[in-house]
Amino acid sequence: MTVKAQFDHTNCEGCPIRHRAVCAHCDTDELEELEGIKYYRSFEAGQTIIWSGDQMSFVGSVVSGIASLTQTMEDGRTQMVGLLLPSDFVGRPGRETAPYDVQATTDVVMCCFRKKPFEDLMNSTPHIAHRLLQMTLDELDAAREWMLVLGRKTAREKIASLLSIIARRDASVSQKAQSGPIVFDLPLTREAMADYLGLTLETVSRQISALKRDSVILLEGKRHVTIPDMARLMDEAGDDSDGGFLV
Amino acid sequence: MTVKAQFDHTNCEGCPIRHRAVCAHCDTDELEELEGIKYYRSFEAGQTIIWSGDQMSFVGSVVSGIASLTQTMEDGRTQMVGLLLPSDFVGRPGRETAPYDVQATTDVVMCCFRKKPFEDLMNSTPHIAHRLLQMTLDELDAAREWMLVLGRKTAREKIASLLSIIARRDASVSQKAQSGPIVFDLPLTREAMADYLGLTLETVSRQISALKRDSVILLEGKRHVTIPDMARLMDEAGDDSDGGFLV
DNA sequence: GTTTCCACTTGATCTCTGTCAAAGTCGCTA
DNA sequence: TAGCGACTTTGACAGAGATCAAGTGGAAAC
Repeated sequence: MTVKAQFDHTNCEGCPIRHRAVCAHCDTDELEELEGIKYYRSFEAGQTIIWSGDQMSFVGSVVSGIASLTQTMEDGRTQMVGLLLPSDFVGRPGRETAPYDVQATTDVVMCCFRKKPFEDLMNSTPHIAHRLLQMTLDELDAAREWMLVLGRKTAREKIASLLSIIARRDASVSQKAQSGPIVFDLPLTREAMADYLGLTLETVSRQISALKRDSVILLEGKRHVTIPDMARLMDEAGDDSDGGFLV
Repeated sequence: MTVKAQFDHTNCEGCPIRHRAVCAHCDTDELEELEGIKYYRSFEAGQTIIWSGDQMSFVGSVVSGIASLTQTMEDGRTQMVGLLLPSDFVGRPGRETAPYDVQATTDVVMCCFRKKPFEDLMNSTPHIAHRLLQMTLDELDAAREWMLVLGRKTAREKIASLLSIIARRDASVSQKAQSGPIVFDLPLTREAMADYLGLTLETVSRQISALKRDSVILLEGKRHVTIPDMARLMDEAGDDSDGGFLV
């Protein structure tokens, strides 16, 4: 099996289940079918992976790095509408054109599938369709959770919400216990955070400074964050439940 | 066929394709299987159809009226995260509990399916799963479109965006031509509009008055709206594309 | 007919966040 | 080591929208 040789299983350490379901080298059942329709692509930070309105020629998963979905108005106001972390899926089976820009926020490696063969595979393999439905429902929940953040939360609550999402996501990927301080590096610039939160970068900076002053977070440099008390942060975020929303 | 007799096709005039795909009396292929798992329920305006966190015992479509998906914070701030118009689907196959409240905004009639049998049907009928995936992708697009509204638009643009969505939705349901003035009744109170837009009801009222003063809309009474020039309204909404987003 | 109630409007004021501007930090290159 | 440039912080001020508070209008109830 050339595919197996080319994309060895070791490429995919820690590959989570969301990825596994649609990724050739993690789902050995599908290796035969996927031969030749799968390939890797790399993108540099800042590069646009897909332009809004473009024909989409592939679907795929983020293997490493962070990509974002953004919408831009004529006058330049932009809103990030989704954050794609490793294992997240990109693409709309059944759709011709992309509804928003996909941008590489950091350097990104994607595991791509040519769209048409992937769709054929999906049509003939019910469990892929089901998996995709579950993933889409997860994304829909995350989008709606985020609507509450955008529509009703204060700047401070917005920042706390974003930090707790990143922290939780980070913690779950690295399988750490949830107790004790959480440490991570912010993968986003202040501007990217602002675009995600519907704020300006100045407000983001001010609120991060305020959270630091109030010891809700500790900062080393500009990006290295320690959260001494996750419950405190969640409280600042105004989350009623401890509920796991997923981005 | 008792189902056919009970829920005659005439119940479903104008039943759009999104409903048809999952509704017994519109999709004759499935009549046999759906016998006994389908039923109608009525809700009064203001009633909560499903509480966030509840076990979901059914899925279904809105037949008439308007329902909304809302999230509420501990202190009472609420954000509407989805508007369900006739033909829209409610429910998450594969999920146990509801992620947000579903409320009847007006009197609502729903066409419900018991959840477990519906899931079985979905698992054995690929085209239902595919249809559901398409519908979920549509909702996801709409949610993300709305994130731009919530995060980056001014109060005036928000109102214009909401009016143009309702107008377009109304126009497409009633199959009217898109040219010429569009007339409809607002199905939402000012407060519901505020909850959808992330504003206060006072701001909603002020902006509606302003749009009226500027002749972007005409108002008869408090709810009856005429839009003399749809392009003008879309311009006020700040929409770059004339793109059809779907709620 | 008039009372009551509810949805809505309008006004005055306040405050949070945006805007504009300047200065600080850090890493990289020459 | 200095200097450049990208990113970030901080300050002063302004403005959009929130808050608080009356007041209006129309339909249902008495």
